[in-house]
Amino acid sequence: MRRAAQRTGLKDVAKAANVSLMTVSRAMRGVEGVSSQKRAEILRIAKRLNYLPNSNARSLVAENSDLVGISLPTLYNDVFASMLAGMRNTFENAGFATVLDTTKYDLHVEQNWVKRLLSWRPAAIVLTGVDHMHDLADALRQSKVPTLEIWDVTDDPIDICVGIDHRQAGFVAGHAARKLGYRRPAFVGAPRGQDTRADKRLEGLRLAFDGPVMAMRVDEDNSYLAGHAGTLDLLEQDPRPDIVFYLNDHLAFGGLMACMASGIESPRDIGLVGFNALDVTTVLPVPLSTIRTPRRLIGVTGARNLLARINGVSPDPVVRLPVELVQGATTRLQ
Amino acid sequence: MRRAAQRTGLKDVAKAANVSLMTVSRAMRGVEGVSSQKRAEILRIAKRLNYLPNSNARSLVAENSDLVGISLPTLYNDVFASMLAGMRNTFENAGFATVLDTTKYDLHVEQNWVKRLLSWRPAAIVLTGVDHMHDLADALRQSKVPTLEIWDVTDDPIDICVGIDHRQAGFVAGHAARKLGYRRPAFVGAPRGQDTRADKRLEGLRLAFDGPVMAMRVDEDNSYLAGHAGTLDLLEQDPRPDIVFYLNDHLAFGGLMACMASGIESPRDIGLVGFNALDVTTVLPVPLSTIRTPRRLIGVTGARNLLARINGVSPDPVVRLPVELVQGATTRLQ
DNA sequence: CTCCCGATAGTTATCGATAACATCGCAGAT
DNA sequence: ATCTGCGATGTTATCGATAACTATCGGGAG
Repeated sequence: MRRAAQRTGLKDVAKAANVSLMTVSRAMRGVEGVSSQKRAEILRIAKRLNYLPNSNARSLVAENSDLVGISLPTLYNDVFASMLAGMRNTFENAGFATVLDTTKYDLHVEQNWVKRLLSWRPAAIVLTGVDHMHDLADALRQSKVPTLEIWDVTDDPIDICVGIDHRQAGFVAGHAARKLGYRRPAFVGAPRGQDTRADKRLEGLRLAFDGPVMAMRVDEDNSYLAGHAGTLDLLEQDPRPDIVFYLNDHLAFGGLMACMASGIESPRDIGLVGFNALDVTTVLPVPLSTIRTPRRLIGVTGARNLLARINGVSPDPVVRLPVELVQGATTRLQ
Repeated sequence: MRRAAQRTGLKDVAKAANVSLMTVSRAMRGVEGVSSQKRAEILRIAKRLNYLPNSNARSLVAENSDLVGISLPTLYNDVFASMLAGMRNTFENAGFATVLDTTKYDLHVEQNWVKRLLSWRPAAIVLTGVDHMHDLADALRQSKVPTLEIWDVTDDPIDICVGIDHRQAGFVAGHAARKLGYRRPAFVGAPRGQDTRADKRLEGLRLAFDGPVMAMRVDEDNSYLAGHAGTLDLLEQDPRPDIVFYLNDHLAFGGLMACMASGIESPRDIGLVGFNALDVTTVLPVPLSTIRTPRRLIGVTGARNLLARINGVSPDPVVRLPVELVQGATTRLQ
């Protein structure tokens, strides 16, 4: 024999209420078929006995759950926190619980997590970006679990996607800068391949300037320091770049501080452009230029579309949201 | 009849491998009792059939899972991201999966989440802080699920706790400032009750100064703006405070910007003290004073102790980690 | 007065995996 | 040669809940 049951289950409540197990099940779920008087009594007894449903059993027979898995590269970045908040809010309101993973930009980690998550038969899965391990897309398609890719877009999503076109975002920023007269662009970001979205933006920049963009790849956990150090290196180049684009606003802020410390004034001597329009840019002495990304909207839209997908409706498989260039102080005298 | 089975289960693999279901189960788990040759073949077949284990079934019979639930107030704060990273890392290495929740400092949200999580029979639960809904502690104790409280400490934890003494942290900062000659302290933080840790730190400050500390309560999503606005208000007070303590470094940074914009120099005219020693403080033109909190260590220590607890060992139920005052530029002439 | 029907409640089979127990075959001990 | 022991497998019961089907009761229609 197995050890005796410890926790109170439907059976115990049924015994205490002197009804059948099935009646309790119906009462707990608020399903038709129980007189309201009996239901009230059962609920009372269940509460008294501290009954806790067992979701494992429920999901086993139902072959699904109310879990939505969300994979993000990192939480050390308000961008992902915003998207997450938007999504979670939408999912929770629809009665779904979210399970989070962070991959640290490692696609192997992502793949392992997806495999593990699938064993829980989730209602849906959200991945960040559109670049994944080789066979992940197939595995997901085959599992039939609705899948959403966010933040980046592609014409060939695993299932559905909602995000921005990073290449275009880079182009937009570069184009505007070029029109303002900037000619020697530089970029400070993460090592190649670590953040494919950043690589795409850089590509867009190169396209806009129709030529090379000096790229400093900084590998450093502290984003502020990374931007600081990368910028100091750039300032020593000859000729010195006249505008620097950053992976994100944290790096740009570090860059701004580096410039200030070096006696180089922005925007007089150099243009600085961040990415994401984070909160920090609202209080700076020199307003940074940056690109406003609709991160919360991405989260909410993505979640909504995914919910529709879960319910059998087919939303637009590719949603491309617009970005907006926020001109800070890069306006140049020419 | 129910609908026919769709997904491949142990049964299907067993049939394909021409062995019993139980042998497949053993092979998949790497349990003794299968010849290594047969195991290899079974694994090969399972892979070919795209077999996905069903964790619901496993957890149902095992009456437990490898899930650890973690509840944090918010992710818009590197502090929690750091603790989370430390914990997750430790748990993942031990073979546990983590499920995350954010409560937005709302204890009702926390309680609902815990209830829901318990229905999944998690291996353990982590809560932030030691203040919870009235009956949550009882429910958790009764559920027998190992529970860890982090970030704050109490002499009477639900189960075990690892954190810092926020009252003492406030006291330490206040005491040091007082010794440096500061006499008119002020505090800029969240509305009372929204963050009980902050309230405790303020209490410690009052104790250190042995008198009132002017408190600005700012309610604003953007922490930088909040610190900015709160500081501007303070600067108009008469007499003007000579030192301002902030809820965290984000607010302090906003405050620093407000001072700079108002032509008030720190540390000449005013002392500014943040909290947490976040990355942003490493690149500022005027180094901020702040209090270094061992957030990653809290996460790792907490996770380790919780793992011990899961394995039946009884770790120290209350671990109080030390904080460190980082002197920036508050050193005053006097 | 009988029959039929809807509301309420109970019975049985089932989900997918694992623990416990039963079997089988072969090698080394007696 | 028979027994014993152990590795390798198979068989059965079980976890807790739900779907589908069955049973029971009371009232209105014919």
